[in-house]
Formats: sequence, structure tokens, C-alpha cells
Amino acid sequence: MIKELPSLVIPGATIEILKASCASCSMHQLCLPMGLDNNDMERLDQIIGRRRKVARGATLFRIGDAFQNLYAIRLGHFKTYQVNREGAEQITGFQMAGELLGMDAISADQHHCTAVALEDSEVCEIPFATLQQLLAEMPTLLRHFHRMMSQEITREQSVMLLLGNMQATQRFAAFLINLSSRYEARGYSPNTFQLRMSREEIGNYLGLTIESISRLLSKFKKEGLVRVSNREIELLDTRMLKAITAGTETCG
Amino acid sequence: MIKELPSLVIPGATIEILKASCASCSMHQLCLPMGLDNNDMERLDQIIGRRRKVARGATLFRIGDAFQNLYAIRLGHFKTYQVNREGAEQITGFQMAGELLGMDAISADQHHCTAVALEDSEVCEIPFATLQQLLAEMPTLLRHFHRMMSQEITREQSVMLLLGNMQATQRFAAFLINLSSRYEARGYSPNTFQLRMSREEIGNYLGLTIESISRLLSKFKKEGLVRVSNREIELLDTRMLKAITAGTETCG
DNA sequence: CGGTCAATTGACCACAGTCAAGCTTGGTGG
DNA sequence: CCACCAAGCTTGACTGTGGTCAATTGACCG
Repeated sequence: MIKELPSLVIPGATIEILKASCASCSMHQLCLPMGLDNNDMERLDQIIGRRRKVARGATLFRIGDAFQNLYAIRLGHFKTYQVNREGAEQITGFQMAGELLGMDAISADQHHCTAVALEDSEVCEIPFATLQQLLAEMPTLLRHFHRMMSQEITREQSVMLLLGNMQATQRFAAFLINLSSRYEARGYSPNTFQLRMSREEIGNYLGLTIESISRLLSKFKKEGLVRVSNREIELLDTRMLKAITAGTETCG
Repeated sequence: MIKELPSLVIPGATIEILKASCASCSMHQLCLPMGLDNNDMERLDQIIGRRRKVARGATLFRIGDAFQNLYAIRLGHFKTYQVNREGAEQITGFQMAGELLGMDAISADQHHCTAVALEDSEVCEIPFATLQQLLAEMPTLLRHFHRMMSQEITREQSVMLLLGNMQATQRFAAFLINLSSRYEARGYSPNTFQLRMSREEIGNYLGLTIESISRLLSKFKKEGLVRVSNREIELLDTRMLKAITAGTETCG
């Protein structure tokens, strides 16, 4: 299933067909093909439209775009955001390799958020109409697809808890712990990683200002919880950060 | 498909098998069977475990319960909430007739939130394992089920926008307008309705305190936007409320 | 009736927002 | 190599929105 086609360009994003398959992708135990046998994975591979590159800052889809495809992130990071009528953005999530983009578009056949690459990234385009046919024939795939949608619901509920109930310090600790565990699940260091998003984007996501994020970073640094250098961050006291997240920390 | 069986009781909730079917249910154009032909609707009807009553204040499922069923609300209102490690609740939604409960439980085979009836209510129990078999055979049902899950994702994203970006006044106006439009979609008056939840529950949902909700109600009353008497509310100036929601209102 | 619970209102306060100045960092060009 | 600039980040001083605490009113019910 190796595909070789000339690359093409659309406004703001470079598209290129890559030699790739689910079986050879390091994310296949997290992504849509999770748990499929070789035969089923091959079938899924065949319906994947193309693998394309999305340059840093380029838009994968925007609010109002007609819904055609889901996108599985092969490599890189994205943010998704909503825009209210005033034009204010609210970032609804940061997505990394192995995660699915576009599931909110199924309900009304058009995208309800905009997805932008935070760094040079690669996605697999999954034509939803074709996927749906396949779902009817492959119970394992159907099951896992439902799990992924459900996981998105659960994730958003956690953010609601964060935004509705937590203090600034708690929100930020929760954010760091969340990133940490997701990197760990991908085989990366849970303690040292790059923040792919700006302070402004973090603040927007957490319902805080950029100044608050900056102050919180300084505070955590002073308390010996983290080491920070620009976007490089090291978690020095995960235990404490988790305690802050849970609201059970005792000392100040 | 009329079922007639003796009623039984489980702790906290009365269960009773009712004479009912999707075809005879007033919600079937909003609920899971939307768009199904008579034959398919009949098949869906057959897998529905039972129709049961849930008394006001009774719990339908709680966090950590093993996932067996989805629940379609036939009648009444529910709230769902998450609990953090400190024991603080965050209400993640208010659900009404025609809406589906339990979709967040698919991902990990256990419920991630607790669902409690806000008034005496009735639900249809949908065994998920059986539903999934049916989904593979009925493309229309599959399609609509995905729409409903996607709609839940979209709804939660709107709440994230509300909690992350909006001021107290804006949040509360958005809340009222949201209820209004959902009652309208069900054929009820969009202007006059009962608030099924307490001020405290509204505040919790909107990330505000009960005092703030009370003050906002008084403010809206004074400005002639609403008329309130206990839980009975009448929206007198929907146009203005929508403007406040959108953040585009000009006068104070 | 009094008792209970929910809602309202007022006084005060604190957390995080706003505004503003200053500091890094990285890129460009002389 | 350094000057210059822009963008992003940090820090401080001040402010305001909404939280906290407390007292009062109102609704419902045995």
C-alpha cells in the first residue's frame, strides 16, 4: 500500500503524498487502527485519502468548512479553537500524534472549530463517508471509533471541571500534568518536554491571561516545581504538581 | 411491541416497565430513532431493555459504575456532574427529553459522570452491546448515532467557550437563550418555562456562585429582560438577551 | 404557627485582569 | 560583528469582577 504521487500545494499548507501505512506508523496502537488485525489494518489503510504535511501556523480546516474528512495526526501538534460572535478565540484543545481531528463536524456536516498546526506536522486524511461504510463491516474498528469519540467527550468534561471549578494555580498544574501523561503514553519523557504553544495560547485555553501564566511559571520555578527555559520545560516535582492539581497540597 | 411486566424497585429509583415504543414517543424525531423507517424503528424498539421511571433526586448512574446502557430521556430533566478529588462537583450539563445519557462511558467501559433526575423522569434503557450490533446493520441509525455523539462534543465546546471567555452576565444570558431554544425545538414556549434546576445548580454549571446568579436575575428583572417568580421564568426581551450572549449589546 | 430550605441582598475582600514598562530572544541587514 | 527591530515574555502597580460571609426575606410544609 505504498503510495507515490506528485506533491501539490493549497493556500497556507503544503500537501504531499508520503510513503506510509498504518502498520508502519508508530501511532497505530493509539490511533484509529488500534487493535485491528493485519487484514483489517490493510483495509483501513486503503481508504485513507492521503498523508499530507501541514506547515507550522497553517490551517487544516476552519469553522464553517464543509465536512469531508477526519484527520489523524501522524506527527506534530495542533490547536483547535472556537470563535464567538465578538471574534474572540477560545482554544478548545491541543492535539498531538495519534489523536483525531474533526469529530465535532459530524453533527452538522461542517466544522465547528478551526484547527491550526503548532509546528510542522503530518496528518492522515480519512474520508468520513468511506470510513462509515467500513465501520459497518469491522466491529473492532467501530468499537474503537466510538471509544475515541467518547474519549473526546470525557476530555472536554475534564476541561469544563477545570474551567468551572479550579483556581489559576490548579488549572496550570493540571495542564502540565496532562501534557506530561500524554507524552509518557507516547513513549517520550514525562518530565522534560517542549511546550509547543505560546504562553498566550496556554492562557487562552485555561481561561487566564498571558500575564497570569507568566507569573505562575515564575512561581513554580521559585518553588522548585519546574525548570523553564523558553518553551523547554522540566517537571522537577511531579508529585507536588499532582497534589496541586487535585487540590490536596498541604504546604504553600 | 407493547410490553407489560411487573414493576420493580432498585435503591433510589423506581423502575417500571411502561407500555411504550419509539413510534409512539413524541421525541422520536429528536432522539436516536430520528429518520428511521417503520421497519428499522421496530428493530430498534426491540433492543430497548426497558422503560423506567427515575424519581426526582434519584441517581440513574454514578461515576465508576460499569457501563452497560445508554439512556434516552423520554420525559423529564437530568443533570450530569463530575466530581474532582476534593469532592467538589462540576455540573457538566442539563439534559432534557430526546437527549442521550451515558456516551462518555464508552471510552473506558465505566461512567465518568453521575446522572441525577431533576424531576420525576422516564428513560429508555439502551443496552450498548446490542445497539452496536444494530449499528452495523442500519446505516441510518449509525449515521444518526454519530451525529448525536458529535453534537455532544460540540455542545461541550460551547460550554468551554462560555467558561473560558465570557463574563458572568454573558454566561447567564447564554444559559437562558440555550434553554429557550431547546424548549422551542421540543414544541414548548421559548419564552416561558420552568427552571428545573436550583440557583445553586445553575451557578455550579456556569462557574459562578449562587449569589451571583441571584444578583444577575435581579439585574435582568430590573432591566425588564425577564420576569421571574421562583423557578418560573419569562423571557421578555429575547433580542437583548441574545445580544448580551453575543457580547454585542450597546446600552448598559 | 414555627421550622426548614432556598433565594435575595448588602458589605467587604481577594484573585486574577488590566495597563504599562522593561527585558529576552531571534532574525535581518549594514 | 554589532545595531536594530519585532515579538514574546516577565514583572510591577493598580483595579474590578465576582467570591465570601452574614443577615434577611420568602416559600413550602407538617
